[in-house]
Amino acid sequence: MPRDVDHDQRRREIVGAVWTIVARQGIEGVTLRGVAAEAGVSMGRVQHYFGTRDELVRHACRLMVEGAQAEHAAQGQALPPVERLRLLVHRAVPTTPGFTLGVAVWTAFHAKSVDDPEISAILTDAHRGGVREGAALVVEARARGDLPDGEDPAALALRLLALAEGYGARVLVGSLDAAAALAALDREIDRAAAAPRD
Amino acid sequence: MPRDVDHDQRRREIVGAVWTIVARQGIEGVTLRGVAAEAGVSMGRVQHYFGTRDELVRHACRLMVEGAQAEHAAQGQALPPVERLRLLVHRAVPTTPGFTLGVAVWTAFHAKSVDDPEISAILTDAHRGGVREGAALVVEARARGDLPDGEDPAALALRLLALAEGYGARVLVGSLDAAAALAALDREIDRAAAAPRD
DNA sequence: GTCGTTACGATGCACTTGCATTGCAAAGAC
DNA sequence: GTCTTTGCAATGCAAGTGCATCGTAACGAC
Repeated sequence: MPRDVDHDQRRREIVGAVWTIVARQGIEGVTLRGVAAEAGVSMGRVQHYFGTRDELVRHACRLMVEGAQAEHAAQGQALPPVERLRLLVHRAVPTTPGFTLGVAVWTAFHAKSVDDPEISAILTDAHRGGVREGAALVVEARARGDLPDGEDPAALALRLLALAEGYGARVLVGSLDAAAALAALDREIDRAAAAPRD
Repeated sequence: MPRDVDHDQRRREIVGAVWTIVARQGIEGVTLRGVAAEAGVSMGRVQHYFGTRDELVRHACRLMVEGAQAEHAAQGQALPPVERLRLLVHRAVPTTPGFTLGVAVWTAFHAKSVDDPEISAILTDAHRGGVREGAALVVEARARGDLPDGEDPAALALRLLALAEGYGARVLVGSLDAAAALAALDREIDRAAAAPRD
C-alpha cells in the first residue's frame, strides 16, 4: 500500500475551493480547471478525487452541511439552550464574511436542488436536522424554565428557521440590513420567551 | 418602417421559454439554442431580440417580477385587504404548478444575484415593492377593523413575506409539505388578526 | 414598380467545457 | 535491490457554447 496520503484532507482542500467559487460565481462557475486553480492543485488531482463534476458539486454540498452542523455544535457548547437557539437562527443571516459565504453557497445549492435529486436529499436532511436540533433546544430551554410552554417545539423551531432563512436571503440580495434581520429574529425569540403562543 | 411585429409579444414568448428551462435545469441550463428550441423559434430570433445571453436572463427576471405583481393585483381585486394579504404570502409557496414554476425561477434568480448586480437590483426592487404592498394592505385592513393595531405595518409585512419565502423554499426542496406551510402562514395571519403584538 | 429598412434564418468560428487516456514517480512490501 | 500499487500530471479530444457575420425575405414609403 504505497503513498500514504490523507484522502479526506485532500478532498476538503478541493471542496474549499469549490465553496469559494460558488459564493462568487454560483454553481455554474464551477469548472474543473477553475477549482484546480483556486485550490492551487492540478486538474488531474481534482479528477483523481472526484471522478465527475457532479460528484464534486455534491460532495461540496455534503461537506458544507456537515461543516455547518459541526461548527454550530462547537460554538454553542457552553451556552444555555436559548442562546444556542439564537445562534442557530443567526447562522442564516450573512453577517461575518464566513456566514456570508455560507449563506451564498447555501442559496446556490437550494437553487440547484430543483434539478439534482441528490442535492435535494442532502438539503432535506439538513432541514430536518436543523428542526430537530432547534426543537431539542426548545425542549431543553423549557425544562430550565427559560421558555414558556405552548406551541409544538418542532413547529416553533421550523418557524424560526424559515423566518431566519427568509430574512437571510434578503440580506444576501441586499434588500435588507443584516442588523435589522438579527434584531427582528431576536425579537421573535424574546417574544417566544416572554409570552406563550396559541 | 417595414414588417410591423409586436416586439414585446415576441420577447414574452421567448422569456416564457427561459422560465420553463430555468425551472427545470436552473439558469445554467439556459442556452441560446435551448431557449430557441423550447420557444419553437430560430436561434437568430432570440439573438435578434436579446443581443446577449445576459440580457436575456435579466429580461426574464424583470418580466417575472412584473408578471407576479400584475397577477397578484388582478387576482385580489375584489377581495378584502386581509385576504389579499393572505394571497400575497401564499404566492411564495409552491402549490399549483404555476406557483411551483414561479418559486423555482424566483429561487434561481436569488442565487444568481450574488454575481449579477442587475439581478440583485431587480430583486431588491421586488422585495421593497412586496413589503410596500403588504404594508398597505395591513393599513387598509386596520382601517376596516379587520386587523388590530400594533407592530409597524412594514415590519409585519416583511416578517410575513420572509416567513413565507422560508417555508416556500423548504416546500420547493421537498422537506416540507405545501399544506403545512400554508396552514402555518394562515395561523400567523390569523394570530396577527386576533391579538396585537408587542 | 424601387428603395430602404427591418426581421430574421443560416452558418461559421473561436473558445471552453468535462472527461478519457497515458505516462510516470513515489513509496511500501518483499 | 525489484515489484506492485497508488497518486497524480499532462495531454488530447469531442461536444457544446456564445456570438459575429452574411444573406435574404417581407413590408411600407414613395
